[in-house]
Amino acid sequence: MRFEKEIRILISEALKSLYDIEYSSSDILLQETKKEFVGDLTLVVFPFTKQSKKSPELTAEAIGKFLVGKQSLISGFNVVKGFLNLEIQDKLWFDYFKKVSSDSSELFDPAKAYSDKVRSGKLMVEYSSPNTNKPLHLGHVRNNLLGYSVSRILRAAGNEVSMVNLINDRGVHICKSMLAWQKFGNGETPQSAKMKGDHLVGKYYVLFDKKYKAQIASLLERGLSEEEADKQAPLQHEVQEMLRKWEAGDPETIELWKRMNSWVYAGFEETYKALGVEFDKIYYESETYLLGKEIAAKSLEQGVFYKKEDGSIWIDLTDVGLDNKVVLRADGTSVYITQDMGTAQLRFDENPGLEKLIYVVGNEQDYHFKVLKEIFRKLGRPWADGLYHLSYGMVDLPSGKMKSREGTVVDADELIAEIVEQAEMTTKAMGKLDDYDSEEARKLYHDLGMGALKYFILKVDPKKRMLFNPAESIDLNGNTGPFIQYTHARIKSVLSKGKKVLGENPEFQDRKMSTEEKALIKLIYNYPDTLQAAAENLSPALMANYAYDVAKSFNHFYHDHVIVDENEKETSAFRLRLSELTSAVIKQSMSLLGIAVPERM
RNA sequence: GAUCUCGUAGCUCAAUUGGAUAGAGCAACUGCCUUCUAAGCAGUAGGUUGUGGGUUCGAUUCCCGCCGGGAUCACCA
Repeated sequence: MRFEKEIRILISEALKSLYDIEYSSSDILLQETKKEFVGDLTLVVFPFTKQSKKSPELTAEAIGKFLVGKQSLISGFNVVKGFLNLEIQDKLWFDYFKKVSSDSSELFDPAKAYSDKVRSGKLMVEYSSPNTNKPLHLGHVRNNLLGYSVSRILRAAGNEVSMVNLINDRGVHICKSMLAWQKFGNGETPQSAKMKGDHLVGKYYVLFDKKYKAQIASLLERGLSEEEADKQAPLQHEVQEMLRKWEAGDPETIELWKRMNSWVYAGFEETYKALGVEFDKIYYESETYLLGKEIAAKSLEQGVFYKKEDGSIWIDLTDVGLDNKVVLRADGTSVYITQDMGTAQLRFDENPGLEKLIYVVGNEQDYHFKVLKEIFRKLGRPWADGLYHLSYGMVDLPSGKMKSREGTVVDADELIAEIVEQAEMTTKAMGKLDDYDSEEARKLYHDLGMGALKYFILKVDPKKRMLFNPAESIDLNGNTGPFIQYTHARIKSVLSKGKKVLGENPEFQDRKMSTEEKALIKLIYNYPDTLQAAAENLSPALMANYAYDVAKSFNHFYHDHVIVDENEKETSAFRLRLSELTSAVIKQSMSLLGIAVPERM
């Protein structure tokens, strides 16, 4: 049941009959009436005044009269300047409420919630995509939370979505940590070092850089130029040699590689678990980096690519405002984009009917993905336009940019531990729990800490660069995850009191709604539209802000109304049902953000 | 140098994709717990939307210039 659709049809009838204007109902723009004015939906009439040849006020007046006279849908209207504010019959709001409260699938099942049939598209979301040479940091956290949430939102909106990860597990940077461990590690393992595997490997990556710099420094002292020093440093040679061995499949090197990578995966696994993200399939770059060469070779014949004298293969993208781009080196080896060409082809081959491949990758790679898409356009792949780069902004710190060299990177594991600890301290200070060390309490601390972190990150429009202030992220008041979680727990508490006083599912009749009650019903009614907007824009932020609005609106209602009153059973029954539905909407919205809401806190 | 992108209250973010008097939270100040969870609610204060033009009934939103931040432009990934 969507009121807007019917009203649009009525308005287009009004335009036709009053002014003989042909206006398709789907083009009519209806917006929610601002709360300073009376009404539910507002039509902006300026666009019609040219043809109506009347003032905006008179035009609005005439359309309003037409609508009220026409049907029982609109009960009244008022005109402010060129804005026609329409009031929908209270009974219809109430009927809607009764319908969704008796069966919440009317709200959450996309097939039922939308009047138009939703199509079930087959989509793939690639996110996370870490390197195996260092642990995850704050930038990865935004990536993971976004990728997971976007996937959940797309699923909830009726799409078939597979979440995939592409792990960058090979290359010279991986060899650096391997070499450092081999030379200086003395057989250290995560067990012996009592360290998460990804952190241990990261330690050797940093160590490599340190030793390497030391070599350069001493070479410079001996009077070499920077360029020469760079070339002559022994570690540089050794690491190149290791990469050659790896590519040649040298058993010892491969074994070391496998061993250290397995440490990293165990570490990542833990972090992923804490973040609550998951994947349907994991791709490894070591298995995909050779893909794409074939595409380059074949398309040479097609004439899309061209070969330079030195044997390297290029594509000319200057006609679409991009540059010439290498897709295969002169020695026949792949560059970064060759591999992405291969994996994209592979994924569309493996998944017939795949409509969209969404890459959750930071906006520093905008150019790369423009090129990738353009290459496939030129190759004439029908799915080329289905490649979509969900380009999110960088995360800044109050101290500025995160720079690994300056050690200002915020480590994901440390961040999680700190924020959960903070939640524990605050919860204990509140003194509302019975047992602070139970498993349930531990889970609560985790859910609250992660709720704060996730909400803080996801409430910001993905496209925008954001500032991560650690002090504010653990804030629990105001526009925060814990505020919404608190509201949910509060509702649950009221519901259990209601059950004691009124029993299960008490009956209620049609009644006059207060403005706060109606405001809540209208917000609930907005859930499907919000979800759809979040899915279309790939924006969890819309869902986050919606959840906040609902929680805020409920608290307002809660403050002004007694929900459970033994002497007012009818009223209580209605308000309990409204509260219950509100909690369901909050829970569902938050779960799309990957945030759990507690029953008590 | 070229291309892209961002600039909204002291701070962090919104603004239904061109609509009404630009909204929230934090920080500051003031009230409200004998009641269903005060991690709450209500109020005060805070704005020339970087800047100058243009487009139109109407611009934070679209176009152009300028100022300021950021990113990219590798036979790195």
